[in-house]
Amino acid sequence: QAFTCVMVSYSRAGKLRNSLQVLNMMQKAGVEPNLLVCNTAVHVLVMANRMEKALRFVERMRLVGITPDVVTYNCLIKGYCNLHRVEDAIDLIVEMPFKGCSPDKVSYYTVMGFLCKDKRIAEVRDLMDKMKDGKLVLDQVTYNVLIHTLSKHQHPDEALKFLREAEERGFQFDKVGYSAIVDSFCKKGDMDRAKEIVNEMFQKGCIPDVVTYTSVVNGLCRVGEVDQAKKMLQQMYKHGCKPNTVSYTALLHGLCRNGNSSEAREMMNMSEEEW
RNA sequence: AUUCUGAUCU
Repeated sequence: QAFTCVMVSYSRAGKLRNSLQVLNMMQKAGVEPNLLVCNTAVHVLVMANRMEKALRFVERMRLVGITPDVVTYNCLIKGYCNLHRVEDAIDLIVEMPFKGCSPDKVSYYTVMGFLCKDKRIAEVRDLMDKMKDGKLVLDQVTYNVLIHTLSKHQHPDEALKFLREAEERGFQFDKVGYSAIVDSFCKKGDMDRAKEIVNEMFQKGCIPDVVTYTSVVNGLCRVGEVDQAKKMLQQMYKHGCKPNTVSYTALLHGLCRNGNSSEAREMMNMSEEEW
């Protein structure tokens, strides 16, 4: 649908009013709005944090005979989360079946992701139980959401707990999942734990790559161990992993931050081979 | 672009 494309484009550009004008245009052109267009409108309102308008819009949908579906509700759930109204989001999930629409995995992922930002693990657990009650299976994506959101918000210990739990249940994680946790420990300055995870990766045949190493280089720089960071870059080589621009930038930044900008300058003038 | 998918600087 061309109309929804235009609406989303305006929305992305921050032009809510123009986006909604598309609805008026459609009306004038005699085009009946369908579920897709309505959901897009809800999405656009939610993205602009106009939650009350979004809720009223959904009521109007019902009045004109367009029944909201799970996508409609998931938009509202996201809207509540964006406004830190997680309780309202959970209430909506609970009420959905009574409105004739069962929540799906996305409904749960959305709320669990927001809970993870604030390390509200007990509530995440509650939702996991609710998911199971709703006959939804906890899958790899569930755990990925938890692990990545927790890692990104500096809660590596909790992320690691979920990873262990998932592994016990037979799920497998690749270097991306592990690297997210490594990076999280690095950002917190807990380099010992970060290195432990890297070692574990080797044991599990999950070989760290340039992204993993660069996280460690950056972490070492942040705690002032620039010499160690330099050694880490050389170890990358030994493990057959070539540092890239991002790796070098991390080290250069570390050198500068630790008052060694002259060495950084020298490094930049050297070729990769002589370094 | 209704949900997950890792690094530096910006």
